[in-house]
Amino acid sequence: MTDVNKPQLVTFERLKVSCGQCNLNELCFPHGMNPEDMSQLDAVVEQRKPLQKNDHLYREGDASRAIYAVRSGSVKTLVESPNGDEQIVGFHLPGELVGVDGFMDGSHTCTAISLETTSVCAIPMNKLENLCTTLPGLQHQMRRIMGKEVTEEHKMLLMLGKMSAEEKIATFLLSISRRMEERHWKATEFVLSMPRQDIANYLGLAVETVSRLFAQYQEAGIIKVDRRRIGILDLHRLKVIVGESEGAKEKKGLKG
Amino acid sequence: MTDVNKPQLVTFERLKVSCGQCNLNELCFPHGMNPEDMSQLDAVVEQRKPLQKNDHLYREGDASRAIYAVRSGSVKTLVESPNGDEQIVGFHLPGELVGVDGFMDGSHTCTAISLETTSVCAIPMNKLENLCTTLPGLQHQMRRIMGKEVTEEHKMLLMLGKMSAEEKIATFLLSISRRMEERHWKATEFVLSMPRQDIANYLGLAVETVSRLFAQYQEAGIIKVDRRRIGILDLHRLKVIVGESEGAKEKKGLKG
DNA sequence: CGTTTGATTGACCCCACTCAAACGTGGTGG
DNA sequence: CCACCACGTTTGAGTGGGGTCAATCAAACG
Repeated sequence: MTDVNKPQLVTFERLKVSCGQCNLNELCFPHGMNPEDMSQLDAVVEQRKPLQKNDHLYREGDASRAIYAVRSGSVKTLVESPNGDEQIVGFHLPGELVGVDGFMDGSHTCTAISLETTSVCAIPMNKLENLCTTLPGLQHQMRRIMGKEVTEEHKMLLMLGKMSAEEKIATFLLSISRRMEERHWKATEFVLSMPRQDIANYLGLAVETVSRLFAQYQEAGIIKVDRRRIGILDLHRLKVIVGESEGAKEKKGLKG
Repeated sequence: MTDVNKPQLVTFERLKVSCGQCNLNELCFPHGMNPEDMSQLDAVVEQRKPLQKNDHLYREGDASRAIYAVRSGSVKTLVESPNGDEQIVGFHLPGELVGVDGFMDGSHTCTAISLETTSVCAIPMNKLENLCTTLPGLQHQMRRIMGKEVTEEHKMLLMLGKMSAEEKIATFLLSISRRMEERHWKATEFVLSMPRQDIANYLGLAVETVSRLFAQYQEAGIIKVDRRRIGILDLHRLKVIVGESEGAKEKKGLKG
């Protein structure tokens, strides 16, 4: 997830890669669109100069000028509370979209920050709107994407509202693992691009709790942890913990 | 919120009310649309026979045939976890939309249940899609609505992830109060349509905690509680608790 | 190398959950 | 009309999961 970024040393005048050739297109925006429509989409997609670690893609309150597809690297999105602290609402891997917040009134309602060197494609809002009126396929695609966003946030509400710390960590690891697999990367061995602090924030836990649970899971032989490098040794046990795997309906801790 | 429902004793053959005449239209779907577009929307909106308390509007997994606007009454939406328990993800008042989950793959990803006798307008998905291709205004409206959905869920993530029980309850009361005001109902005196159990579930708390905090806030003279009837006596104090009101940036409990 | 930042580990404690019991309130039927 | 039951709500007592505080450790960096 992190060392996948080849250093971007080329000049950015014409590094344009068409969506049709992009190896992420099966995950990304144009997924399922026909070739003619896709070429029209190509025409409006803008390549951006890469973001450095901790750069802001946009801030809460910024005018919503485009939606973005992560090409390489990763991005976190977060919202701020009136009294100052912040909640990370998502981590975004290559092929995933950022910026659908801001559809409401034209300004972003959350902040997007790169976790590492990251490059994105930008689809300008005005051009996207025009294109949607002429391409019903794209319009449908938009709905699909936003529906997915809503559905995923529902899952996250469930996690924050109802899960124990153990379940949260297991859910998080499974989520990353699945998304690694979608990208045809190793599902059981990956490098987290975010610090423990961000994982904790995202899951509604204290850093220390994340650290302790990683240690416990390692102790139990479920995962192997080396700093940010994670190896999943027993996917099944993780699934049992979150309740996905039948065979142990009763709630069980680590010493199962 | 509950006793606003006049008993629906008419027959439902032709109780059709056009969106233009609906007193909720400033809150609902057609908000901001021009009259011609609205009449076209009118043509596809279906009135439904009212739901009784605890009726399902739709269930997780159901084909997504329409999106719904609450006309009177109220609806809760919830998602289920693999291990059985459920998380309420939203309460929906008159003028609010339900059913945008299910845009992803055509089937609903959460369940919608009426909290009381409730009537809804249904906009069939297929007709909505057609209409969107011909009315750019409607299309824009759709985006606005989904953007709002995303933004509101972000706020809820913040609540579940970062707030104390006190803050959650205060946030909940303020949210209801604001929405009452939007509807030109009394913002400081209302009847909750949901049981304590549902409030607790929604906020990620135990019923007992909700009960105790209501009692504490009453004790402190912030609210008046009579079963489900709530009176807000000190809106300002509530805002201070959630950190909205400047003047007391330092965190403070009830005995401020 | 010293410094800084992130991660880990231990000790302690508190907020909110659990368990349990009592209390209306509304509905039902005798 | 009252007795009864069922359900939602309240209240109290006790506990534990996860937070806080603080110290240590490891890697990265200038």
